[in-house]
Parts: sequence; structure tokens; C-alpha cells
Amino acid sequence: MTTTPLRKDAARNWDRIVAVARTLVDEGTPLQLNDVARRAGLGVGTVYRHFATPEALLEAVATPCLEALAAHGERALADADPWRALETFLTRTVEAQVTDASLAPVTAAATDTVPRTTELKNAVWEAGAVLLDRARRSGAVRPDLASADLVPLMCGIAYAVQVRGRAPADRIETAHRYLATLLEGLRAAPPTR
Amino acid sequence: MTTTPLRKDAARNWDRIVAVARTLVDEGTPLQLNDVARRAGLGVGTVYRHFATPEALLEAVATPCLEALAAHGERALADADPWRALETFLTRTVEAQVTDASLAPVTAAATDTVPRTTELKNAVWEAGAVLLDRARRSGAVRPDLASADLVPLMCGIAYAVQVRGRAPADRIETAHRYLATLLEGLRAAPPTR
Amino acid sequence: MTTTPLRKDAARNWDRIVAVARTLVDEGTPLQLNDVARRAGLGVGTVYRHFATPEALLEAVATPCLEALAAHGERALADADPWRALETFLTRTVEAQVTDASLAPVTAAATDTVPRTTELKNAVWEAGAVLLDRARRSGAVRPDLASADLVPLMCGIAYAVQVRGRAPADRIETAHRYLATLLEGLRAAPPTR
Amino acid sequence: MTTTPLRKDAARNWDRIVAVARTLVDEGTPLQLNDVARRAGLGVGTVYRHFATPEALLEAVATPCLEALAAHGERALADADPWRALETFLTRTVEAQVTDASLAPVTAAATDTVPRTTELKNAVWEAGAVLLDRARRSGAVRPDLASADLVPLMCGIAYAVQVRGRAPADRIETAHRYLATLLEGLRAAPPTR
DNA sequence: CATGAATGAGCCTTCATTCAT
DNA sequence: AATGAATGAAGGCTCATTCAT
Repeated sequence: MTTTPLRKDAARNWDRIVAVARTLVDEGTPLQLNDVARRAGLGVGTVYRHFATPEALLEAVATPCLEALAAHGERALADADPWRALETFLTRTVEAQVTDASLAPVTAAATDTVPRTTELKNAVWEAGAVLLDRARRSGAVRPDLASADLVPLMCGIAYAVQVRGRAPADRIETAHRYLATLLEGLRAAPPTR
Repeated sequence: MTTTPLRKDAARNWDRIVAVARTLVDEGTPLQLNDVARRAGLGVGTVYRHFATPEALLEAVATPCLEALAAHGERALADADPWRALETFLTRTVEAQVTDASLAPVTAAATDTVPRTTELKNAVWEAGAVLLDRARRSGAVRPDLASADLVPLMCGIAYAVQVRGRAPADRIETAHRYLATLLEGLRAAPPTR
Repeated sequence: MTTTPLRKDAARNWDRIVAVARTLVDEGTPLQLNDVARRAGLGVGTVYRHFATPEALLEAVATPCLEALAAHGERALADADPWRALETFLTRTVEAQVTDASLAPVTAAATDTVPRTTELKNAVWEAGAVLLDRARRSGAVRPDLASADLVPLMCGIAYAVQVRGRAPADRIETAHRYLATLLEGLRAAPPTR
Repeated sequence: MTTTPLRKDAARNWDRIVAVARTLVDEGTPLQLNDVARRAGLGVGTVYRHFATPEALLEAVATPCLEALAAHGERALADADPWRALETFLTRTVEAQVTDASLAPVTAAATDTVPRTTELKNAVWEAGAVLLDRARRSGAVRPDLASADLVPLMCGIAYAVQVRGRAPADRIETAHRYLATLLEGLRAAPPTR
């Protein structure tokens, strides 16, 4: 896992590239490495040296956010109340998806380009799994949802919010509403019919 | 409402084009008009005459399914049990989304190419709205979900199913599970906190 | 030279097509037979039956104007003053070129599509030739300009006017100014140097 | 004014492209970037990188000739005889137009693609303006022609020569004859009527 | 390491012309 | 005669990727 640290100038370029890509993602502009290079004032070759594909770059953009989610997952495990821990975790996850356009494609991708991304995605899924298990064992959650369903469902909510349309400002509120509904369903007893 | 009926040969080509497009959609291949033309054994110009853009063609592919949903919506209104009516309607909608890859993009699109598509989409949304209203008035549904939320939520579930991955065969089952959870949340009393 | 007269409806279509083409020429829109057909509310085939190529149609559009010029040429021959006859003829020619966008391409074309066009072009050139000869013999014109130079020079003036730019309204005035200068040169004694 | 000098290989390609374009222009073949690329043995992208549009390429082709004209204009100002200076300048201009097919479209174009082209065109027009002014003040030229008329008139003569037809060899002679006539008209006193 | 010129497959679109109805 | 659907060559342009400098 030890990566050779980048030379100082290379590191500066790396940062510049990711910063530009971040801007593009926020603007909704599709990531094109040539484009990124031009905007960063760097040669295409340089960008390609750092990121072999647009996906790799996108993963780099998404990484900080994934790290934050993973970290939050760790912390949530310390919460004594299993349901509250789960609820907060899912809330953070959905908020992140709605706020950061880089997350959806990275999360939905079946395979990753950079190993670090896979690690982080696993960490988040794993945290969700543990939190769900704890909540289920505490009786707070219906039994027919697997831990592997959590992240997909959060992606689904984010997608629903996007389909709903509305101004970016309203999105968080909509997301909370959708999540609240789903949580209500999660909490309920197993389907009776 | 009166469209000039197509000449016999033109109609045959129209059908062939849509059929080819249907296949491509099912394969997950992106629709490209030149490609469609080649596979249909027709000139590019012919395809362009019938469908000016890939979106128009995709709408044509999705139309039968949208018609079925709209028709089901009509029928659901006849059901005496408001909750069951809503439940069945949403189930059909989600099943359609999961089964037919043409629906998601058409449903999510903010604007349509063919007027007929807009009509059908409106009919489906409208049916959902009425069904939700009836269910809400009968006390079966929490009050904080608007009718405009229904379709987005169904799209979200379909998306979640796709993120979940799995073989196509398992998808319907997953969709049912996710919908069941959401319905449980819908049915519950308003959030207590 | 006897052409079978068109059936009444065919004649009506012919007129409609030429009228539409006239409009397009005046708008500066390039003549496309498909386009003409659509605007005339006729099938493409019909337009093609009447005019095999865009050039043929353009010639039909230009014909009335060419006829007027040819007729004027005839009349000019009756003028007793050879110089005045020539001057008026050239003035009409330039005015026509500047006013009617269909003339330039038809006049400049090396070969014609419709025999009638060739006849008319010849008639105009011939009239110019005779008028120039008469003027030259009367001593009013320098000897080193051939009759075959007249029409090209008029085209040149029209082109110069167009390069000059300016609003259509000013064009006639500019054309008159350019023609006046050229006529002054024509009238002068043969080059002395 | 400072343009980054091209890399050696890029410069070689630039030259090759312009050379091919020059040939096409001389042949009377319309400039098509794909075509140019093929004939130059280069990728389309390379040609597009150098010249975004056919117009830009055409301007590059015309540039040397425009430079020569502009240079000649400068030199003509040194001639002590105002009329002779003007006469020589116009002769060079017409000869260029008749000889080089790239000039007419570039000169007639209302707007340019490359700034350098605009500069050169302005320089030529400006030289003409000064020469005409001087000649007019010396009494050698009729007063009703503005300096803005010079270039259009030269274009007009070139166009007339082209309409006249004839073998390329005869064109220069024809151009001289037409220019001589026009100059005679220029030199004359204002119209007496 | 950085650069950015070159590449060319690949997609899109138009339009003159033909021909079945 | 009239119609207009079909054709497909032709041309335009982009962009991910490579590689000489």
C-alpha cells in the first residue's frame, strides 16, 4: 500500500488536475482529459500520466467524499443507539450523493480503476452492513433487507431526487423526505400480508 | 390527434426500425441512428426521416410500455380499495422500469420529442396522483408525500435495483423487496419526531 | 421550337414552382429542389419532372428578366443616337444584374440547361455587339473593346457593387456611379501611351 | 503580435497543408479539410488543429499574395507621380486577382477568420485610399469615386475577366484592357451632364 | 517528467436523385 | 402526372489516445 510519494511539482500538478475536474463535475460538464488539461494549463500527456482514463480521474475527485463517508461509518459504530446510528449514517450517505455529482457514477460502477477506490467503497458498504446488522439484531429493523441493499437504496434515493427535478436548493429537503419515508419502511415490522 | 396513416412500405420500415432499436435497448447498446440503419438494412436517410433524433426513436420504443402503464392506471381507478389500487399501480410501474431499459431515460427526461410521449407520461403521472390522493384521503398513506413524488420514487427504485447488480432474473425480486419497504414507509403515520 | 403546351394543372404547378424559386432567389436562399417542393406544397417528383436540375429552375426564374433585356436591345437599335443607345442598353443591363440575383449565375454560366436560355443570352449579347459596333463606327467609342466584352463588363460592375457591400437601396446608385466611370473610359480616345 | 513559433514538425505540416490547399485552389477544386488531409497524407485532426475552417485555410493560402500587395502599396507611395503610382498599384492588384484564385473570395468576404488577414486587407485598402487621394488632389482623377470603391472595382474587373472566359493565358491581357478602359474613365473630368 | 502535435476511428447530418405507389 | 419515401454517397467534426520532442 505504500506509494512512492510524488515529486513536489508532480504533486502540484496532481492537485491542479483534480481541482479542475472537481469544478467540471460541479458544473455538470462531462470529464474530458483533453479539456481538463487545457483548463489546468498542462499538457495532455501530463494529465494522462496521472490519470489513465476519465474514470480514474473521477474516482480521484470522489475520493475525499468517500473517505468522509467511510470515516463517518467508523464513528457511527460508536453510537450506543443502533437505530440512530443507522439513521445518521444513511442520512449522511444520501446527503453526499445529492450534493456531490461525482459519487453516483463511482458508486454505481461495477469495477473501479484505482484500488484505493475499491477499498473505500468496501469500507462504506461494510460500515453499512455492520450498522444494519446491529439494528436488525436490536429488533429495530425488518429482517428482509440485506446489508448489500443499503448503498443501492441510497443511490436510488439520490436518483429519485434528481428525477424529481427542482432547484438544487430544494434537493436536500426532498432527499430528507424520501429517506424519511424509506426509513419508516425499514423500521416497520416485516410485511404482514 | 389525426395523424396521416403511413404508406404501407413506410409503415413496414417504421416497424423494422423500432424493432431494431428495441433489440439494441435490450442489449444495453446506446442508440445510434446510423447503427440502427445499418442493422435494419435501411438507408440512413430513411431512419432520419422517421426519427430525427435518437431520443425520438427511444420514445417510440418506450411508447407501448407507457401505454400499458397508462391503461393500467385507468383500470386501477376502478379498484374499490384505495390502498390496494395504489400498491398494484406502483408495482406495475416498478416492474416496467426494471424490465424495460427504455423507460428510465424517457421518464427522467425533462422534455419530450414526440407529443404523444408527453401525453402518455402525463397520463401515468396523473393516474398516480389520483390514486395517491384517494389513498391519502382514506387515511392509508402519510400526508407528506406529494403525487409528484411517485414517479421519481419508482425511478429511484429501478435505479437502486440496477446498482445492486445481480442477474436480470433476480431483479424483479429485488424490485419487489425494495418497493415493499418503501410502501411500508408510505403506509405509516407521519413521522413522529 | 414548338413545345407541347402543358396541361392546365401542370402549367399551374410550373408557375407555382417558379414563383417559389423566385422568392428563394430574392431571399438569397440557395435553390434546393426538395426545399422548393416543400414550400410549393408539391411532391419532389413533380418538381423534378419540370426542372431536372437546380440550374434549369434558376434559368426559368431568370428568363423573364433576360427577355426584357433582349427586348430592350431590339428597341435600342431604333435609337438614332448610337452612343445614347449603347449607354441606355448598358444601364438597363447593369440595373438588372444588380436588382435580380438570378441573373449573375445564369449569365456567367458557360453552358445552359434550357435552349431558350441560350437563345436569350445570345440575343442580348448580339444586341450589345451591334450597338457597340454602331457606336464605334460613329467614332463615339474607343476601338480596342470587342463586343464580347460588354456583357462580362456589366457582370463585373454588378460584382463590384456586391463586393462594395452597402444596403440594397444604395446598390443602384453605386452601380450607376461605376457604370458612369466605365462609360467615360469607353468614350475616350484610344489609349495614347 | 507575438505568436509562439511552431514546433519544427508542426511547421512542416502547416506548410504541407497550405501547399496542398494552394494546389487545390489553383485547380479550382473547393477546399475541403478532409480532402486536404488525405492529399497531404495527414490525419484530419491535424488539419483541423491548424485550420478550424476552410475559410481559415483559404486565408492562409491568400496571405503571401496579400502581403505582396500591401508591400507594393507601401512602395507606390514613394512614387513622385501620383497618377502613375495609382495606375501601377491598381495594375498589380488586378493582376493578382486574375492570377490567384484565392484572392477573390478572401477579398470579398465581409469578415475574416484570422486577424492577420484583416490587417493585410486593411493595409491594401488603406494604401489604395491614400494613392487615390493624392491623385485626386493632383487633379488627375474624377472626384466622385471614393477610396472604398477601388478594391471592389478591381474585384469587378477580375470577375469580368472570368466571365469573359478564354484561356488562362489570355486573361492577363484581357485584364489589362479592362483596367485601361476603367482608368481612362477615372482620369476623365467629372461627368458633364 | 512534461509537453502538445498528430492520429483517425467513429459519429452525425444533409441533400440530390430515384422509383414504387 | 403526381407523390413522397427511400437511398446512400459525401462531408463535417470530435475526442480518446499515442508518441516524438
